[in-house]
Parts: sequence; structure tokens; C-alpha cells
Amino acid sequence: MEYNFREIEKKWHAVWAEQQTYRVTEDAARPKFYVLNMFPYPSGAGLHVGHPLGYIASDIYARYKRQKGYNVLNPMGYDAYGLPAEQYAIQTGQHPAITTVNNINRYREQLDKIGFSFDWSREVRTCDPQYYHWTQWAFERMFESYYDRRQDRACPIFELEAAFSAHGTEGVDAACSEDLTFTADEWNGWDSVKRQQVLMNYRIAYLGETMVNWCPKLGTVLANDEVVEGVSERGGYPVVQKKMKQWCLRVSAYAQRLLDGLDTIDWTESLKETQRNWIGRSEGTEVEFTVKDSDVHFTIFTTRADTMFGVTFMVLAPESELVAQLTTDTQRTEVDAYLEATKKRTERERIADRRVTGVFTGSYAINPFTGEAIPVWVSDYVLAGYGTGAIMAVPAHDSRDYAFARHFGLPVIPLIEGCDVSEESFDAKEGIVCNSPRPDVKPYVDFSLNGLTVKEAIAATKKYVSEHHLGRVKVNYRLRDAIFSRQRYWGEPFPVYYKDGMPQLIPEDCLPLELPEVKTYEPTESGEPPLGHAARWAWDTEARCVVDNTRIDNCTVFPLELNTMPGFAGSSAYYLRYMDPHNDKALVSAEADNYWKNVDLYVGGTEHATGHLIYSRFWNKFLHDYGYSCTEEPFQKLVNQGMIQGRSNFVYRVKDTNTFVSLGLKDGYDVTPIHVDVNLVENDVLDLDRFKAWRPEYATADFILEDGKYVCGWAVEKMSKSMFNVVNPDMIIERYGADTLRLYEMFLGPINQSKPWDSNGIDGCARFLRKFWNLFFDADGAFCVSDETPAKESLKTLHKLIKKVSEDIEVFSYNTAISAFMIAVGELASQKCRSRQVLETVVTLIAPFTPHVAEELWQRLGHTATVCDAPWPAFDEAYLKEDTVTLSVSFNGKTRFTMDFPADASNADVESTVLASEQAAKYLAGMQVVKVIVVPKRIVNIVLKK
RNA sequence: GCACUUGUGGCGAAAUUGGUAGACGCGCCAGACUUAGGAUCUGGUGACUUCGGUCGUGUAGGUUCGAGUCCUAUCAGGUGCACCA
Repeated sequence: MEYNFREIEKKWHAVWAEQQTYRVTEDAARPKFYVLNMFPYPSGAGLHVGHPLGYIASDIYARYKRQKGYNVLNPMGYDAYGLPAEQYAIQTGQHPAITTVNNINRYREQLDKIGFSFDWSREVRTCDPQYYHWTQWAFERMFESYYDRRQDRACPIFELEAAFSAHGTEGVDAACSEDLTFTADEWNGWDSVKRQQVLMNYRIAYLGETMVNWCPKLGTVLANDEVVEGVSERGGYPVVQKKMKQWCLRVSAYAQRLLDGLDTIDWTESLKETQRNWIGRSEGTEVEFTVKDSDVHFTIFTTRADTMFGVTFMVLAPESELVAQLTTDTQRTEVDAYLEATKKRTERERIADRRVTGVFTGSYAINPFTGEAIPVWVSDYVLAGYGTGAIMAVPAHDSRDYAFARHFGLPVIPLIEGCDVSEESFDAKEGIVCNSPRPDVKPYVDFSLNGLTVKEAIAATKKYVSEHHLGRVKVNYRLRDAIFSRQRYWGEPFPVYYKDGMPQLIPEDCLPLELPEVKTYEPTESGEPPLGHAARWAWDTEARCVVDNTRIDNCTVFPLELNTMPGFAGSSAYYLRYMDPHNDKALVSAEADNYWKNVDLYVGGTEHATGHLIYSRFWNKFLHDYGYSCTEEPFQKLVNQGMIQGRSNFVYRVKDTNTFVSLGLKDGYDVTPIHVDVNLVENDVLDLDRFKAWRPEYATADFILEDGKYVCGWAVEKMSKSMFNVVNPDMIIERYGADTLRLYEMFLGPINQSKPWDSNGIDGCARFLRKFWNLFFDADGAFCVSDETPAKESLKTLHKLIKKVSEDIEVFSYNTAISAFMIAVGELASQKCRSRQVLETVVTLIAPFTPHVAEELWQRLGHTATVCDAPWPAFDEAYLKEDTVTLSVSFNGKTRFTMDFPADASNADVESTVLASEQAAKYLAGMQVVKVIVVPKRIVNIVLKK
């Protein structure tokens, strides 16, 4: 009987859907296992063969775990808010919701064909009000919280209010935007608006005036991870720095916990390293500098406290508030001109053009160690957002300071014995400190670092600075708070209205606050976000509902927030929602959360390393602080699937003709390579008729063939429409079936490696499945298995397979597992194995990989239950025992011959037998045996000398 | 510049973790069955070779009876971060 994958796959898709085979419920009697894929953004282009790679890998694992007896949660949903749908809406006027639903339907259709074990009853869509209810809810919880550094967790903001009312800032250690100090009397004397302004400094979701990445072309701000090399990640438009009032999340408060958590989770080292870089912890010292002839003083941050004696100037960031204070009248014009010029430069320009610029403020700071007056400059190489926005410059030991000093002729004082700073700075943190203090300068403080190593000197300075109240030890993080506002339509609305200019929350029981309809999706004429077009977008505090804007002058009606939330809002806690997707009382019930806990296996690409994977961890930690999520880390194990690149094909057109020359002959002509649709090419051979039909201009094309074929050139490029190299899984499934697609995608290589899609090998997988199918049918095509006792060799083949496949799945080495299947099927075929016992077990083993064919054979074998619940077979070492083992015999490391031994032969037996053997005699002649090494079951090496 | 990561046939890749390098698949070669083959089946396929062997895992050293695997240096590709003081 023919292997008819079309019929088989169609049949089982219907059965699985009808019987809800993959539906799961919490079951305390069984251990849980939570498998998760990063949910897709449903783009208009549909799925290409790269998308299912991770889904197939996780599906195999999910099915395997289910057969192992776990209660497996394997959900799927859609990250449905996003820019493309909105851009499309701006162009066509079509509501993004319509575009999104269409795309989702297309995705679903494609996904269904591949035979995943998703529990679709748990599907979530981030744009669904029932879903974003809980995104808004989480935002409200963050607004109502501050981060208590003492307890190292988020706490309700009313506790902070109570503390302020009782004793002001005294005794409070809370994460904040700006260090404030006030007394209880001051606090109690302030009015409500002033208090709200102060609290905003502490809230975890806060409204802050911050420098943002503004993309004029997109009309919105972008998060740091959405900006790549000074242009927007989507669209590649220029991004400028701009000061704006924005919603922010105090992610920075969690920096240390985000860093520490990495040690507790099973992610690849490179991904953890990427996050460590992004968090950018740096231990250093804050030192206070006073300004000469002034009562102004300011703080700098340094990791090189050992270089205090070599400071020759100070630099402020142009954005620093100190600039205005320190600029003297004589320097004012020059400084203002510099600030103006700097403002005009975009991030991109600053990166592209790293010339040394700066200007003297006219003020001098006093070095607290040497008492010297050192000039204070302004330069854009100092960043406002890091440290204190001010630095002490040590040109001898920092290359940026060095470049600045050389450019402006400032002194350079070396502080490491024997270092040469005539050409460049000595940046390495090593060597013996000297010139600290310098012999020619009268010591200002009774403190010397001379003779210490850099490391010792840093420690000594930290100690000294702390003890003498010149500064403090400080840990800085590069991680910045996440900007949480977007000036877009297609996103979650903030559950916020404004009263007296201060944001107020929509009551929790009124959520969700649904996204209103708008006339157009562009910004308003006054530059407000698209929600400014909404006619019904005001909040009536009395009626507790959304009302018409025109009623705003009514004293109970207030304007609603016009910004929406960014893409990462909806994806930050979706894994929790899958646990309990229809709950309308909570994000997730405590019971569901306690059962499913966190994701055991998360599969997705590395591109989210500094975006979603940081935000999600932050979000979860916040929810964990309140007990809404019972685990500290959301994703226990993370597997990164590699990207599938495209493999483009080229034809070579002879210049100024309509003649195309085959790859091997093209060197004889002047040719232009042209991308040709890879779907017209098979094994790099062009289908001439379909090529002619592809484009009207090729209808009359001529070809110069080699061996009667037109061979195309190829290159590995990104998979994209414009390169004509997009391979759609539907076409593969149509031709080979979903099981072959699944098998082939996994056979391509290790899942974590990027590789080009290349259909050339797919026939091998199709052939294998046919051979596998044929094991169950006799020459006449009748289904044929026997209940006879299987041959010993078949059992050996089987148990070898069980062992290998079980081990390989555990470590995601699917390509080698599939190789093992190929070998086993070949062996069983040549053994003419018809044993039900053996064949049935092979079906249960292959079921995670090729569920459709396994299900069909399982049914034909007489089972009524699904193969998904067939228990995973145990392997028995007894079948793998060999009677004899073959050892390689080497002399001085060179293998000369092999010998057979009984499997239980002792090393001593082996040694004496080998030495006495005829084959060995010729190598032993005239030699002396120094040593004999016997590696059990492998090798015998005899070391000889003359 | 810093960090991480990968280098093995014509190609995708294996290698029991220090023990016969190249499993398995593609491609290629030969044969069988065929009117036909882009179908199916069987066998062969790292390089050189005087057919005894010799050389082979980016390059150069080292440790070891034995190295793709461990150590040192170096080269090349990929990814991430990057005026972070």
C-alpha cells in the first residue's frame, strides 16, 4: 500500500480537532511540563519555512514529554499589536484589527497543516480586550508601587506615603529618578498635586521627563533595543534625542536581581552574556568635587578611583544641569553655541563622526586629593544618562580623555610605573601605581597609593573616600528604565486619565479600557498621537465610563491618556495568561499558577535577548513580589533556534540580450546575475517552461545549456520577498507532506545553528518515511505484522534505537535521532522484521517527530487511543550486550589490525592473547614491550621500544 | 575596542566526551529494472599511493601510549555590546 500522506494527514487533523486530543487541564496527579514558543507577530507575508523550525522542535519535545507521562502545556497565540498593521492602516484606511485577524487566520491555517500539539483552546491575542485587561491591570499595579531597596522588592505606594507622612525621607531607601530629601512636616504641608509629583519620582510605572529616542518619520519614541545604530529597527529611519514626558517602567530598580537571576536559569552562556552586557553592572566610586570660588559642588562616578592624583580636567555632559551653573559669563557665548551645535547632532552622527569637540566652562574644580584647581569642560563624549553625567578626566589612563587632552593641549600625568603615554593612553587596569601623590607636589592629604597594584589602590581609595566623606562606593548599571509610551494607535490604551495635570488610574473594576475608534490613524494636526482623533475618549469619574470628549468641561469628566503601550507590554506576561486564559477575575488564578509555575522549556530566537527577554523577566519579578507569579524567573530553560536564511538562485543574462547562460559556461560571456524565484528551481536546475511563464519579458528567452540543463548559481541571503528566496511551508507540505517537512527541518542540523534553507536533501527524508511505511506492508501491499517472537537482532536494533532516541531528544539533538531512525529502519528492513512488538515500539518512538504517520500506523496496529499517550518505551541494556567485541590493536598509537574477544574477557586476558597472537608477532619482533594499554571494548595500544 | 561563539569531505553534518575521524542524509559514480527517469532497488565514494602504505579535523607549537576533543599562541567567519568613565 502506498504511503498516502495527503489522506493520512487530512484524516488525523480532523480527528485531533474533533476529539480535542491536545486539550490539557490541570491535573494534580501528574507532573506538569510547560513548553512555550515565542508567539509570532502575524505579518501579512504568512509563515515561511523558518518560522516552524522552533515550533517543530518544541512540539517534538512536548509530545515526547507527554508520552513520558507528563501533563504538558503547549499553547500558542499571537503578538497581535504592531507597527506593520498600523502602517498598512495609514496607507489604506483599513482598520488594523481587520488586517490582524486576516493574518491570524492565515497563520492558523498554515500552522494547522504542520500537525502541532497546541492546545488552541488556550489561544491568546494581545489585542483582545479580555487579554489586555491584564496588561492594563499590571500597569496599574506598577503605578501603585515603589521599589523598596531595603526589602529588595516592590511595595505598595501607600506604604511610602505613610513613611513620608511620619518621618519624611529619613529612613527611606527607595529606587527613584532623583534623590530627594524632605521632612515629614514639609510633606504634610504640601497639597495633593505636589505630593503626587513627589510620588511620581518613586513609582515603578512613572511619568518622567526623559531623553528619548524620537523617530520623526514614525512619529513615535522607541526603546533602546528598538534603535539599531542610530536608526529605527523597523523601517531604518533616523532617530534623534529629544526630551519628552513619557511613561516609563523602573526596570533599573531590578537590575541586580535581573543579573543574579541569570545564574539560576538554564540559558545559553552567550545569551546570558548579552543580558549581562545590557545590564552593564559596574562597581566604582562616587567622588565629590567642589568648585573653586563657589559653593557649588558636584559628584562624579569612576571605576578608576586609583587615578585621583592624575585628574587634569573635568568634563560635563552637554545635557547636565551643572553646565548652566558652572559656565562663567566670559565663556557663556561659547558654551551656548556648543550646546546648540550638539543638540542638532543625531545619535547617528555622533557615532559616525567621532571628532573631539568640547568647550571650557570657565570654572575650576578642586581635586580633593591634591587641592589643585582643574578646569571644567563640556563635551558630548560624556553621556548624561550614565553615572552622574560628569567625569573626572585622567588622560594618562583613559583613551577618550587622552584624545581630548591632546586635542586641547591639557596635561597628561602618568600614574603607573614604567608606562609610556607619549603616543597613547595606558588603559589596562594593571601595574604598580606611582605619582600618587607626585613627588613635586606638596601632599594635600595624608594618603599615598604609590607602590600598590591598581587593584589594591582602587580598594584603598574607596576606603579612604568613604571614611573621609569625600564620596561613596557605588554600583552603576547601564540598564535604563524602559520607555513605555508610544505615539501610536494600534496598542494597549493606558488606563489613565488626567486631573489637574496629574495622571489618575481608571478604577480596577472598570478595566479593560477598550481602544476607541478613530477617523484616521495619523497624528492629529496639533501633533498629538492618533488617539487624539477619538471622539469618545474622556473619562467620567462619576458614571465610571468612557464618554464623549465634548463633555470635558463637566467637572466629573477628564481627558484620557492619548499614548498607547509599546509592543513588549503585551508579550511580557503572556506565558502566565496561557495557564488560565479565560479567567475574568485575575491574570491567572493562584491554583493554575501554582500548578504550572513557570515555563520549563522556552524556544525562540536570540533577537529578543535585550528586549522581550529582559522586560518579561522584569515583569515577572514585579508580579512575583506581590505573589501573582509564584516563581522568580519565568523561563527555566531557553533554547534558541537558529535563523533559517534564504538560499537565493541566480540566472545569468548575457548583457543586452534575452539569452541566459548556464552557471558552468557563464565565464565566457559578459553576464548580469538576476535573482530567480527559487520555486522555479530544483537542485539548482531551472525549470525552463515555468521560467518563461514567470515574467512576460522572459517568454521569449533563449538558453545556453550545459548537459542539456540550465544550472543556476546560488548565494545565502536573508529570506525575503525581494530576493525571491522565500520558501513557503505549504508548498513543501503539498508535495511531501507535513511529516516529511517536520523531519527535514530537524534533520537540517542542530536547532541552535543558523543555516540556509536548502531543499536539496528533502528527498532523503521522504524516502525514509516511505521505507518506514513499507515495513508494515507485504509485497502485495497488505498490512502485515506478526505476533511471533522477534528475532534477537531485531530486538537489538530496537533497543539501540530506544536508547539513542531517548538520549538525543533530551538534549535536542534531533538530527542525530533521525539518523538513528534511518539506520534502524534500514536494519529492520534487511532483517525482514515483521514483529508487532518491535514495529509497534518504533511507532511510539517516532510519534513525536512524525505524528500523522505514527497515528495512522498505530490505529492500523489495532489501537483505539491516540499514539500521543502511548507510553515511552524503556530500553533494556540486556539486548545490547555483545557476545564478542572487536578491539583495535595499535602499536605506538598506530592501529594495525583488529581482533575479536569474548565480551567478558578481562584486560589481562586481552593483553596476553594479543601479545601471543600471530598478527602481533611481526610488530613485536626485535622490540621490547614498554606498556600495554587496554581500553575496555575499544582499543589495545602496545608501547614498544627497540 | 570588549565579550561570546564557530572552524571537520563537493554539501548539511556525526564522533560513545581523550580511544578505529567523517555515522546518517544530499550530491556524485557504477550496476539492476525500465520506452523513459528528476521513479525504485543494489554497490561504491576524504586525499595521495609504487596498492605495501602515507597524509588528513583553520594554522603553529605543547601535554599524552594515543588529541577533532585538553593547554599555549595565531588566523578567519558569525553574533552581541560599544564614547558606560
